[in-house]
Amino acid sequence: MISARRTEETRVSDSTVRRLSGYYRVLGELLEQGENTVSSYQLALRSGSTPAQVRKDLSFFGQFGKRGTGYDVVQLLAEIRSILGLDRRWKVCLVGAGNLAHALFTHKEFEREGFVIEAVLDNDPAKIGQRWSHLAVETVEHLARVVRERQLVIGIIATPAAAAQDVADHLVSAGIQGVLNFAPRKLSVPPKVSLRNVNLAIELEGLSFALK
Amino acid sequence: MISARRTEETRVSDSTVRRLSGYYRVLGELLEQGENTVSSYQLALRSGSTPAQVRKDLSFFGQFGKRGTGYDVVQLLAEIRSILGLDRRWKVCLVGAGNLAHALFTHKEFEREGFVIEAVLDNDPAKIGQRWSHLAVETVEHLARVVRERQLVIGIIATPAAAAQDVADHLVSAGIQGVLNFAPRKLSVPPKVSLRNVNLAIELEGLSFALK
DNA sequence: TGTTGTGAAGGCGTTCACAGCC
DNA sequence: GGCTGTGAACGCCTTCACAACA
Repeated sequence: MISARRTEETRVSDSTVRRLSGYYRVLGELLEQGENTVSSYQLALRSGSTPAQVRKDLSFFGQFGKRGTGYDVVQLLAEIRSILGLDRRWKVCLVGAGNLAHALFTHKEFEREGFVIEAVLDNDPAKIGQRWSHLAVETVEHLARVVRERQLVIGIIATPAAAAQDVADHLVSAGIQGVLNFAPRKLSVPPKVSLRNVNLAIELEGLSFALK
Repeated sequence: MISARRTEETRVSDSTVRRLSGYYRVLGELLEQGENTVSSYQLALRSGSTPAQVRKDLSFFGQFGKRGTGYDVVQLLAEIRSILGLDRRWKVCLVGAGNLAHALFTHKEFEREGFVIEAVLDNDPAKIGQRWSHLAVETVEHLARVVRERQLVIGIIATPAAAAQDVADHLVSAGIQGVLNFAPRKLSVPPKVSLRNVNLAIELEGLSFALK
């Protein structure tokens, strides 16, 4: 396998990374279907992109295809897995133990991709101590210690909006490297910490706007 | 209140609509805090945008500010509510009755903004008949009829990936106008149907990429 | 022939900068 | 003086188009 490494200092856009996730998913399906090779055209068709876009996206990371043939499914899958960092384990801290957190916790896909939730915390006494599978819900007062001691690198914030920035501050000071925020509030984190936001209301509002 | 209506045929970008949602949230907070006016600078600071961007975004829909003063909080809130279509009720159909669907169902924010879930459907006999608040989970076999009879306009797909396209097809043929898809699969819908995707795995993969 | 890889062109969203107005 | 509204400049992402090559 050719090492998937950027040779240039070109900044890869967020859109490109998101599309890589899409290609990754399609390649998994193609593998299950027993396909050996795939063209940029097919990959585009099944992932909702365009052939040129597929080739351009991949070109940021190397030359993975064969002219006249296309891409080897197994090889490209491995390349993208490596590019996206899915070939390792990511220790995750889940803050908030509400319905959304529980849905995320029970979601099998994450664990399959290497995202392993190793702590669940909340500030509700009624929830603290609850067993969630092999974990017990802990008090959010222990957040910083838990993150440090278990060396958790990604924090998922699934708390009410009012608590989100405070939680983020504690995560950051404890050394968290990435934050996935579900609270509908703009968070401030230092530039070295990666931040992604998922705001369900924004998506519904986007639909509402389009339907008007 | 000046009517919020686009005078030009300029296509408003998706980014602009998403930012409007952010401004909307900040304005709500400002209102609670008793602020009467707000400048593009403050709005940008609190929503994670830039002053020029705020003004440009708003300019697509009208002229809502006063030079030298800024924007009236109450008025701008009403304008954006109208622009985003949050001044009406949207009847929503929730397909899939798993943990994620339940989290969405119990989320109070949606109802507050006018998104009212009026049907929950699943194909699991063990779930059909379950009471979810004032609703009962119905069989997905009745999907088309339910959408038509209750005149539901937005469908939320919270099913496994394998079922998603089939559900989307039924929703579309029953006359649904917008789809919010949580299944990790690219959906095909006719151009007249609005489609938004929320893919939690993509967000985690984006973090993973950034942390590598 | 078929398909990739990629420089160049194109298009679109963001930022600038300033005229206009309160 | 302060802040908005907006045409113009800018920069980035996407698309094109074709040379390279299996």
